[in-house]
Amino acid sequence: MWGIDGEGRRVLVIERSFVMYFYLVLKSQEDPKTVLGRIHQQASEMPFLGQIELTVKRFFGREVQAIKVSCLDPDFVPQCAKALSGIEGVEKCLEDDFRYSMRYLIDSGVTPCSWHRADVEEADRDVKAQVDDVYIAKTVPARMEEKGAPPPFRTISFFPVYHASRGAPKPETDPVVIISTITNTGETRRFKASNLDDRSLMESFVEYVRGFDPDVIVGFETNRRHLQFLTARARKLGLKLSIDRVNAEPHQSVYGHVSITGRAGMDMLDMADELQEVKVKTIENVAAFLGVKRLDEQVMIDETDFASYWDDLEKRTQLLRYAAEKTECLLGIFESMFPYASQLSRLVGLPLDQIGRVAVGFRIEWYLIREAFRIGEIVPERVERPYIPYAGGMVLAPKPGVHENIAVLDFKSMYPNIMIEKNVSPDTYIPPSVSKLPTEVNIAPVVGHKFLKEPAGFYKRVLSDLIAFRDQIRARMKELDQQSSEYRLLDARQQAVKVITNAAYGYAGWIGARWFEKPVAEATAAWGREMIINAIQAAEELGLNVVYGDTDSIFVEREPERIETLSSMIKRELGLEIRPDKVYERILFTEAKKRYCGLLPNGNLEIVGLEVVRGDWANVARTTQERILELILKEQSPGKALEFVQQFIVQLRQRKVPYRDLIIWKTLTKPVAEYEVNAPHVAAARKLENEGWALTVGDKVGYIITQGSGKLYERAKPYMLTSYEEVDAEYYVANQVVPAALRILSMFGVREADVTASAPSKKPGTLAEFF
DNA sequence: GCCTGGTCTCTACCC
DNA sequence: ACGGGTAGAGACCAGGCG
Repeated sequence: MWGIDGEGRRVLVIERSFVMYFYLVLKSQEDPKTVLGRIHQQASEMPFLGQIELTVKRFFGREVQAIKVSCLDPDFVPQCAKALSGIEGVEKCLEDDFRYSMRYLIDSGVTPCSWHRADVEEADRDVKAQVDDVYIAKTVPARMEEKGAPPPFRTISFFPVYHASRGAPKPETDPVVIISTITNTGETRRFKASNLDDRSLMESFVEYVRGFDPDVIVGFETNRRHLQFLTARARKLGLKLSIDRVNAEPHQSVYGHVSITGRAGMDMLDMADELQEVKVKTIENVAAFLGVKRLDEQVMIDETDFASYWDDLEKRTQLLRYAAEKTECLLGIFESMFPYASQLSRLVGLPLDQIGRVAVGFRIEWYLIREAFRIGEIVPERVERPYIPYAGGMVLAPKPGVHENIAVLDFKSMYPNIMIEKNVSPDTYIPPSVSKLPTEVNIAPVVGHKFLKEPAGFYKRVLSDLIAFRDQIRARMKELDQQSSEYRLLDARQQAVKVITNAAYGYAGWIGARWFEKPVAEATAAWGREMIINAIQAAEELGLNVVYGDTDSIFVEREPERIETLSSMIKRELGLEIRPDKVYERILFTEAKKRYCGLLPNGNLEIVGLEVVRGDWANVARTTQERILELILKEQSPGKALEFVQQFIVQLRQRKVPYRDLIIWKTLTKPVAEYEVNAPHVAAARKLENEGWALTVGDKVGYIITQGSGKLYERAKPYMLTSYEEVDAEYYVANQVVPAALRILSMFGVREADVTASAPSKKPGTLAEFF
């Protein structure tokens, strides 16, 4: 275990006593002692086996007889498990697929990003590691709950620039010409190649990192790209990228993250996955969103131009400055996201350098695995299942038009609370074949699934604990100064708890989940639909007009007294809390579900689902629609909105809008070769591949529609391979700006011809006039 | 061969 | 590689028509 002690010394603590194990669950009708005898017999011929003992555990809530088999060499667990699982009387083999390090963390209770106390002794001198002290643990490290603040880390962020004359840089042929770094102690460095010779750059970069001895190495796209590239490039030069604490190289590890032994490699691109609002994940966009730094468009350089900037000595300075800006942004992004990342790591129990990379489903699963261990439940195996869809939440058709003074009532944590209230869990599920008294079970509406009322199921226990934990954190926060570091830490902690709580329902319906039981998710959703239907009915009986609703919310006229009555009725009769979440002074619905725009009391617009918030529309369409919504909802003037669009279209046709506002971004959701139809972004991706760029799933393709004939996809070109002269302005008028504008303006009787005409015949007036 | 309407593919959103 | 519900654009294709 790599850590920092109370005096700020970097330490390596070695645990030598922990022994790996797995379980053999016995068939219920077998005599456990007989099976144990058979296992002993078989085991005597096998190496590496340690203790073999009979034990009582729980599996899906039922008591089971199990044999715990210890295995002295962790690498032989799969082999031992396979050999013993075929023995007569053994039902199945479980928990044989854990990594040694995770098994240790779970069993010991050692948690990443937390303080622990351990009794230690000095280790032998033969351990080569770049730390102040190496110890052997004499006791299992015990978590210290009371000590919260993290130790002062040394952090470095870096950004590399490669030189490729064509397409994606390749370590075999293309040098790294710049590595820019900055540390949290304020040191900046720019390692430069000598023209195209990067040997001394590589050497001095490695030397510098080792000298600074960071605890955290921050980068962007490091897991998927830069660490592999730099490692391979160093090798090509006959060097070693030994930036870790054991004089080895960064290496590929679990969940596709790259491990730097003894340090935490943090890829801020992985962390940025959490930021749904950032549509195109670049360092600049993430930094701007987090309020870290706003880079001027003028200083930004596309990667396609890196080589030419390097080759031109005058432009090289700009490139160097730009690389330095990137590392500054990165350090700021890290500082902004670290509290959340570390609290998530601590809550889930996965190491800090893995937490950003690991999929949401697995985060929850590791949390559940820790909880299962705590209560003596054996963890189910991963099984492949067919995908069978089921019905989810209910969405109401909105009442189109503009409404004034609308309150949004939300069910508080609807799905988690249903799962608690109805004890919905894989271990409380009663299949149709099993008969129970109606008083013993909760029966889900419509779908009819049954769940035992008692005892409390696994999900109920876990979710109740999480909700109680969050309430407790928030109670402590109330006593603190909002600027204090403790407050910020607790805020990040409650955020992590919330995320895990809210994702439990999705996890329960995921066929890849170890604790999957389709009726669990299906019943939860069915109860959810019942709740909202009842809420709507109750609201209407109270004379509250319901204008919209989605899954766990209803939008009603704001009448505080009746809302108060409604909320206490729902609390009493449904057992769930519904509360006024927010108020819109004015809100606009079209006929579409999941798309609306509301004006908040603070004067801000909240835009939901519309083109403005979608990443796959050109900025010209998004910003135009946003302005229209402002003019309509704030100034209540569809007339001004129409005038604005007309003028904007004139500008667009005269090519007076920035080129970047014409780029359409779309994500590749599969390998380019696997697409069945010729979508524009796929055609643009093919062009990039022809230019030597390697594209993978998840990459964003930015394209421009150019003039010419034929299908649209034949006119889509990557934006960096296109010039403004080629742009088909009419496409952007007809297929971007006009549809986005009319989505709103058609509600006020505006038609396409009104928008595109430069001299309009008639204008709509005010909202009041219109209605 | 051209036009039309319906269906399918694809993406990104909401909660 | 967490769930289902939904909107919307554009490709694709069969069928009608001249």
